Amino acid sequence: MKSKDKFFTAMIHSNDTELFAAMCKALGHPARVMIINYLKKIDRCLCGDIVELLPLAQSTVSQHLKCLKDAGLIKGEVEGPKTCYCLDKKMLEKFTLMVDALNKSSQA
Amino acid sequence: MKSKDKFFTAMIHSNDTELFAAMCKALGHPARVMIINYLKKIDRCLCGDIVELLPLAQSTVSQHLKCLKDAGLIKGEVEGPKTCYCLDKKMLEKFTLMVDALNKSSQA
DNA sequence: ATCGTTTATCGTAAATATACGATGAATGGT
DNA sequence: ACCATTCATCGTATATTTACGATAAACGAT
Repeated sequence: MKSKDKFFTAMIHSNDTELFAAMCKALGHPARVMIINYLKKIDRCLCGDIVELLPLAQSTVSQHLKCLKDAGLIKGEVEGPKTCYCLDKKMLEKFTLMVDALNKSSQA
Repeated sequence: MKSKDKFFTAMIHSNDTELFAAMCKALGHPARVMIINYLKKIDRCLCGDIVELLPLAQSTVSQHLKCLKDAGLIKGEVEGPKTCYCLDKKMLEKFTLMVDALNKSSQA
């Protein structure tokens, strides 16, 4: 019987699996990790602040910010021509819980 | 002064940042998340077991396993023609600690 | 109304990731 | 020695990511 396990074949596209993978993927680039760490430190900032910080063009930074926003890890609030970014702490907490679960459930 | 912040320009390639990003990147695909979850459940398994589980070709699964192994998240032990995979729990714990740090240090 | 500032988006080139089938390497069993 | 099994790797096609410069859009200030 080579019919694959239906449970896992379905699970691979389950919401949790996809969500978790998407968040990990968003954090899977050094520049985006830096952005998260920076936001953790200063709470909120503009795109331009990050452009000053990282050796990347403005358009590239904007792209990375979009990536993090799409994954739900940060929020962006438009303020006139500027956009103020901050961490989405609920999402980060959810991510943390998911990662913790990875470790713990061996000894359930 | 548009000289970028030297600290951050260096940090983006720091060991921790790169390591963390690499681990996240490895977890940034649903199939690989499934593999980790599966290994968490059954402790150790062969490549073929995962091929049965996921709707992917053997070569693709092997590639995903290599990806996880390169990131240090799993270990592979060759046993004759077979390879027995298991989680690298120390690495997973390190990863968990890094993620936890992401959340906590706001209220230091 | 025009200008400067800030950011997102477009177009695009180069690199990387993802998937597959085919093949090769390792070994256990006959 | 030979065959079957298991897995990694190669070759390859396609898709995605990453980076940039150029441009457009949104506003605040003059």
